Amino acid sequence: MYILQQQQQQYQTGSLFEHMICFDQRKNKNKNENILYSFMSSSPKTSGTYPTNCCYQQSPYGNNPPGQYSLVPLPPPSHHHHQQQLVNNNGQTLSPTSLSMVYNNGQQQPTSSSSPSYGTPSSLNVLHTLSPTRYQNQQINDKVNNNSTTVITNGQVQSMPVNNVTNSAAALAAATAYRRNFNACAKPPYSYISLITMAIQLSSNRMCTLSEIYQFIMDSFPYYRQNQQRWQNSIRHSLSFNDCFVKVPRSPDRPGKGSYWTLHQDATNMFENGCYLRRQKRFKSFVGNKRDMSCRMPHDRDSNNNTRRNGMNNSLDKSTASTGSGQRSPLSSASDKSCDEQLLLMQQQQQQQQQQQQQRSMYMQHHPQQALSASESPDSRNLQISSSTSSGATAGVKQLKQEQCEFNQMSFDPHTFPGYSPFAINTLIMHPSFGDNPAALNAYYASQLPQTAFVPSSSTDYYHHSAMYAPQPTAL
DNA sequence: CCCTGTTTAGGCCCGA
DNA sequence: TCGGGCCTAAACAGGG
Repeated sequence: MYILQQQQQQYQTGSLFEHMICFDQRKNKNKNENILYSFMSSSPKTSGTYPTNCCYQQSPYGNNPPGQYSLVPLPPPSHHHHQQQLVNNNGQTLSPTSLSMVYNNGQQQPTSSSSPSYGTPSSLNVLHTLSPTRYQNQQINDKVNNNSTTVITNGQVQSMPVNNVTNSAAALAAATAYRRNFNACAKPPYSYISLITMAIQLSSNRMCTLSEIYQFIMDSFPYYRQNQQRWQNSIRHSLSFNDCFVKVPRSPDRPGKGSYWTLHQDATNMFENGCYLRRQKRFKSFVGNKRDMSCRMPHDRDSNNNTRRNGMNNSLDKSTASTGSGQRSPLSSASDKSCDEQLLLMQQQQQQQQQQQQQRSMYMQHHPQQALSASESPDSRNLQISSSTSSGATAGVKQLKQEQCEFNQMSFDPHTFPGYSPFAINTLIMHPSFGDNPAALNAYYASQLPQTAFVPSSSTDYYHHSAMYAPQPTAL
């Protein structure tokens, strides 16, 4: 188990990066090895003191304030796969069983006062010289082999022996580079379907345009600021191909290019307990007990694929083959999805909006004292919102975010809102009653945020938000 | 022309 | 081995 030290840190105005740790025990299960993913999400906040047990990250844009904590995963000792060392800024071991938290040696990274952009952040320049996949694989290999750690120096992949890592400054710099590069470059363990679902579920109206989906993904995952042509093609393919995504035409009062995409009404709970790591099962659209052929090709693509693999050929294959590669099949298309279905979806969305509006009004009626209080920190506001919802209110995440925006006197735009990242949801889950009890947090997530939250999947604990874990005195 | 959307095709990985 | 899920590439069409 990873244990994070509680810190209280003064942050100046600027970008604060939440940190989230994610274990993917799926792909490396056979090796009995955790793969650590570490993500950051931009969450600009006003200045203030934030009591937190999070470990804040170096900004991927290089604009974080000096003196920031960094998170450095060090290779674990060979006798224990899941442990990492906590070291201070001199590379001294502080704990045998925790993530390494090191001060950034007081050195300020190359800074940029400008707001984040998606070009080529200076701190990531070095990464663009090699394949992210290759680098990630190398790091995974390092973890499996337990004998070295990979860093990138001057664009070159280098392995550092474990026994040198504890050797003060050089090791620290290397490990810091490792940490930073790993975070920035690691491919998130989510499928494209997961990413699209996140984007839709966290959007204002539960529907997104294609470009909004792109933007969400790039906002949330630095990895996807590279090779955009590749993954964006895959995103389009996923949208078109999967039944769970439904295209909604633009209304006349919202002209523009491209349709909106939303989730199929029966596909809002594809992921176990809201865990986006894997789907419970591939969603297929049915009407009653029968496959809804108006929504999808009469032949399932993957089964078609498998029949191809198996050397079989059926009439459906022939019918589609006759259209030629890339030709639109005359048998069906996504645009054939019934108008009734689309209308139903739009009606549901309108109802959702109305409900949210009602909830918002009720909230403000019952919490007039929270209308404005300049002395409160944004985080204390989060606490109050969490408290109100955990005590039985059924406010949605979007509503909470919107209220948070209103409280901070920020205009609420789901696509520019700093909490648009799914990880920012965790800022809402700070209620002290959860303490360090992930089960309680799970229960809260399950009851309140079934479709939008990241939920640790039972005992396997796929997700660990640092805020979930209080310091463990016995380990420090 | 670029973006959006559809479809085909092939490959990899994993679990049954 | 097989089926299923997913990723990637690419051809192609249509619209702004």
